[in-house]
Amino acid sequence: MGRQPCCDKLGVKKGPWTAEEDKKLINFILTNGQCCWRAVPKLAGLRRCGKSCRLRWTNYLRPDLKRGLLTDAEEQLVIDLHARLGNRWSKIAVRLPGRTDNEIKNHWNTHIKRKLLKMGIDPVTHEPINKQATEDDQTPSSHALDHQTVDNTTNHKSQSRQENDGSSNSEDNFSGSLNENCSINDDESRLLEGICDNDKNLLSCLFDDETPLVDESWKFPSTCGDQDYNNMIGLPSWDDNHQFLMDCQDFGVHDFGFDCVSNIEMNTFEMGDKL
DNA sequence: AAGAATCTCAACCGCCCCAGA
DNA sequence: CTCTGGGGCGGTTGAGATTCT
Repeated sequence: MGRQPCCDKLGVKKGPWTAEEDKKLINFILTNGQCCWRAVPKLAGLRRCGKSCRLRWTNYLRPDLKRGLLTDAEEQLVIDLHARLGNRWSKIAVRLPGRTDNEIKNHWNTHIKRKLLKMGIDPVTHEPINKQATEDDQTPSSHALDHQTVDNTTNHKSQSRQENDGSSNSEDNFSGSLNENCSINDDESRLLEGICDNDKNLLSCLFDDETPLVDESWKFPSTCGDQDYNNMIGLPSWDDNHQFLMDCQDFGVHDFGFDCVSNIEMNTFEMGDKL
């Protein structure tokens, strides 16, 4: 039952990407932009699944990615967003320029979760663990009731999975939960204070699905000054990104002879003007 | 120094959504 | 309206790195 695999499994390589494969993928994307991912492996000469290519690109090779651990500010934002959105990592990632959903998810699972537990906060409900236990005894379904009343407009699958991930707190109880979160305890409160202060802006920003995604900034065939836009939102300009690729700080330019980039750069970085 | 335990994070898997035929 | 395929998402895994004993 179910659908066919996303690609022909035969002859499809799995596992860590090699520098050579990275190079091929980068070359292809820089030259052609993002097109049908399913076709990318063939066109790029990769023995990989299209999905794998997309993942590799979005999570690792994208030039606008920030590297390194999340800053304290970013971490706080993640906590706050998670309190509102639950495990909707992609939505959360949209609000953190240069960070991927995968990265945030990993950071959550490895760092933040533990931190919150240490602070006595349930990482799922963002409630103090003691308080939660008491409430559960008294009114087991009080949370569910709170959230049933509000937003039924979003049909995101994570909502249907709420019983699984326990993220009953989503945008539903936005304004309400915020203050509650702010009063979780002194530390948490202080940390979230800044965010709380900007609640209204954040609210409108967070759940306005029409809000342009930050990711838009790195789409290659940019028709406008992406440099200006990136500057505006605090991302490196495309020139910087280009430099990033040239530097290849993370995927060993020298390993795979990135001279080729100089060939494609003229094509690629003029694409913005043409397209 | 070496083996065990733990941590980190890139990558995969399977499911769902949605656009287009 | 139904079906199909592509893209995207969240959960999970496992190899390598790091820390501990």
